[in-house]
Amino acid sequence: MFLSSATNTLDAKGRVSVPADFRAVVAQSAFDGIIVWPSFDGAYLEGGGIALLQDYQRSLETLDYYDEGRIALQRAIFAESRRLPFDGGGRVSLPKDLHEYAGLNGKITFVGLGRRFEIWSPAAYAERSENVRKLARENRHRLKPVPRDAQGGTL
Amino acid sequence: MFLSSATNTLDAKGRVSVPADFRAVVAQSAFDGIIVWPSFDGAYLEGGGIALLQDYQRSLETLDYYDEGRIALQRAIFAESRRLPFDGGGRVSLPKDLHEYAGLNGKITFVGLGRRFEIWSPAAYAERSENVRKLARENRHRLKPVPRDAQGGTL
DNA sequence: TGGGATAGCATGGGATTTTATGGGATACAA
DNA sequence: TTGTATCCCATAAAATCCCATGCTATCCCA
Repeated sequence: MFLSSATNTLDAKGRVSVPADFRAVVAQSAFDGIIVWPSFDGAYLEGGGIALLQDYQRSLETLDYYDEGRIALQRAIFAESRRLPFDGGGRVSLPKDLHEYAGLNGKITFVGLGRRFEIWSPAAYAERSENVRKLARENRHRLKPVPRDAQGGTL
Repeated sequence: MFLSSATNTLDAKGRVSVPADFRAVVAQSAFDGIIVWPSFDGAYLEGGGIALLQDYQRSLETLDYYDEGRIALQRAIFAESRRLPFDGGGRVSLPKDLHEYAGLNGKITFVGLGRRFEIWSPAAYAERSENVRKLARENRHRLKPVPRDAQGGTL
């Protein structure tokens, strides 16, 4: 489970350390690294382990082959995603077009959100999450107990 | 189940013993430690075992992906939480920003609340709990019998 | 029931390991 | 060759491990 946030530095070679906790999440999975793609919801990146993409795949396979949504999501996620392997020090090289998409320079923030994570420029994330606690307080009643055997959605 | 309260000392390295009773609650779960995050309801911390976060995740997955409340709660809980593993003596290191958020120094109070717990500065907790009994008395009718086979709540 | 033995707990501090990060060397591609 | 990507090693700071200690609670047996 991806938890907590951390801000690391993007070096001159375009490398950045993935937080050790995040690395632990994807350890012993089929691919020793992370998968990252540009969010279709804003100027930031989304990512996860290979298992997340496999879950997405399973979810999309419940839709018709030519379902418009299926195709759109496949294009936005599968086609745009990059496989970023860890180097010996637990870093990944973030391709230049992804830097640019998310407006990253110097520092980048990893944000753990459970089954996936996001990558933000620290300033943009600070702005976006300015009122989180207030909003969370207002929405706390939405966090309802769920029966143990109910299946949660994948996406 | 997290029960009772205990006050332990925060040492120079930022470590604090988690009450043995609390450790027993999370023993034999996937992660040997606790998860802690700043409460969105006041200057204290909330925490629980990994199972609690998994319950929260299941609950959030019943909401729409772009639901404002879902996003706020995800950011306020998942992105803000820290995974704190036990050391050999059953202690955790509490990150500095969490100390500061909860105004902790020297002594800290663990408060068991069933499925989760809270972490308070002893003084703040004493103040907060001044009229717990009164509030509880006013809410006594909320404590209703539940059939044995009904699924337990998340909170 | 008393009281000594034992085990578990909270705590301190030194030693060791991990982490994040920089930079050179090496392989690969255009 | 020249640029690009990957691998490897070095390092300082931080986190973690490990052992020791006093205290408390529990156990056990006379």
